[in-house]
Amino acid sequence: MNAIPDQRNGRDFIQSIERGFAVLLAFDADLPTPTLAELAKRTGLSRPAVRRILLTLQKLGYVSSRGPRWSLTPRVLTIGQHYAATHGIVEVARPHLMRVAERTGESSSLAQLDGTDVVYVARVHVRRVLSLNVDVGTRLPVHATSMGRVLAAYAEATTVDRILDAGLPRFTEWTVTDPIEFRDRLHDVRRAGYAIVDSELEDGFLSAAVPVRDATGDVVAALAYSTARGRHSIEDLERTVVPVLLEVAADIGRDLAALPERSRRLRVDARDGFF
Amino acid sequence: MNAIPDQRNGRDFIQSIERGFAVLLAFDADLPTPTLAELAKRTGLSRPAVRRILLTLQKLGYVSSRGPRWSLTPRVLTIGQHYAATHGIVEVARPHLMRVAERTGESSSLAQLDGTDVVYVARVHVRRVLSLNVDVGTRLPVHATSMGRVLAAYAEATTVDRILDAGLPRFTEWTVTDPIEFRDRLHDVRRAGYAIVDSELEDGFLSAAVPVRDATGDVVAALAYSTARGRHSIEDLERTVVPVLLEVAADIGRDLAALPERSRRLRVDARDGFF
DNA sequence: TGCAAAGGGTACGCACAGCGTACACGGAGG
DNA sequence: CCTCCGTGTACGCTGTGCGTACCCTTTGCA
Repeated sequence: MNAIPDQRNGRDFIQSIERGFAVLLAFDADLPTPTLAELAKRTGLSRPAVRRILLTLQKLGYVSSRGPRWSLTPRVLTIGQHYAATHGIVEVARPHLMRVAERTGESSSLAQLDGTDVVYVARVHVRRVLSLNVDVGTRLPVHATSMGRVLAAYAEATTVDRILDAGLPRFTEWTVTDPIEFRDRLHDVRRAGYAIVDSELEDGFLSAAVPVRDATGDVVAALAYSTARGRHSIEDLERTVVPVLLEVAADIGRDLAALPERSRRLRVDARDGFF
Repeated sequence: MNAIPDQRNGRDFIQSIERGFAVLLAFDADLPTPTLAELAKRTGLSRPAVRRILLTLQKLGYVSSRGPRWSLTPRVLTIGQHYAATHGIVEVARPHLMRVAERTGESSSLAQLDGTDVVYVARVHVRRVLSLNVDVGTRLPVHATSMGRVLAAYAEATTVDRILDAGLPRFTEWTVTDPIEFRDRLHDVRRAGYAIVDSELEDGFLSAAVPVRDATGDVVAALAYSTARGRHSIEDLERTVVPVLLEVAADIGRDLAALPERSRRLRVDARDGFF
């Protein structure tokens, strides 16, 4: 039995890597094109340290400087590509998401759990949903979204505990913020096999989600459909949308099972022997 | 036989950051869920070094382990969000891209130059374009794409030189691989104000692109429309699509100029980072 | 049954990578 | 004139991060 890799030895943690990401992620809507000094203040690092890190990131192609101001390059977008490339479900799901969008005329998305957040891993957007600017990589709270409810409903108990520990902030007057009620909702999801959440994240934002299962039956993602309350009612969703989602989720699961099992066998490197 | 001579001898370069990214990016289609030893071999680092890096990345939330195999977490997708958050054009362009998609029924995209590649920074996909799996973050070669031609046409001379130095690989029998001819094409683009590229990257892949200019007139991105040759002819594009693109590109430029430093307050504040 | 191969962890001591302090410079604004 | 903002860099020291070496477990095959 593998022990949990814990033991904050400090010896198995590379400070420079943490600092590198700290600087990279310090570029923010609040600080789109910061100066070196601003980054130092923001990250709490010394100016020479930030400078070394910036020059490193620049050499690696992730940031560039124009005058005294620094900015991210499009290369940071490339990092995410490695996720899609290593998680077959993203590519498998895309055509199915388009099918949902075509059949329903609204946006559909695929999301997974990361820590205590929901992260969109694939999305087909038909039109902008209210003020929410949702795209691949967007993090949303678990408790106020249909995808989050689905993912939490089938997650391990410790995961749900962690989510509750993180707190259930209120976004609208309908947000479920009570842990007991939240667990009740998860129970509802498990019984019904889908989740519908209405205006708990933003007023008028209405969405439905169902689990996507892999070959072993494990829930590996949530498939969702989102719209505005003015365009559809909850009853609409239950009657017409949820069946489509369930069908498509099953299709995705089937395609997922049919994946070539990562067939590409690794070539043995002749690096040690003669050739 | 130590293969890689360390060319980064500058005192202002942090080796650990480079190594961190090396390990993170070693996860790809050929190695979706590698073992520690596989990563060590792939990156050329020692096993203890890779282990330290993996444990660090795990603590930061970018990788996770199941048994002896490691994989990326959805959190790597979050990194790209910082690009959109710091580059107003991405958010500004999205509704316009949707307009193009709605008016034309095909996919439209926004891309920028990164080194010698074109990187998609925003995209609205209506349907899958041939075998190309294009999404935000995808890198494509400059010389064989309409967006690349547009961006190169208005780029600095040194940038074009760098692109030519990198070589013009052939993808189809129609790919422009001759530097002289490539420069001619750039000249054509500057004269016409748009680029149309037919089947130079993949047979049957047809696209048109126009420049997007900011308030000062600088070309900051390329706006493109892509389709299959079976569905549209080049004449179709010139007659009906290019005018739409030019109009929309102007709209984007106008919105961009009207972007008052920072006015967008429409982000759900999803907390990330644990400490 | 045993051995090799492939997976993994950990101890340990040394080198130098990376650290921050301190100082210098240039420009803008008072 | 000074101050505040921005930058770069010299430099000595700390201790981070390095790799070697060794050990364990599991698996597969002879």
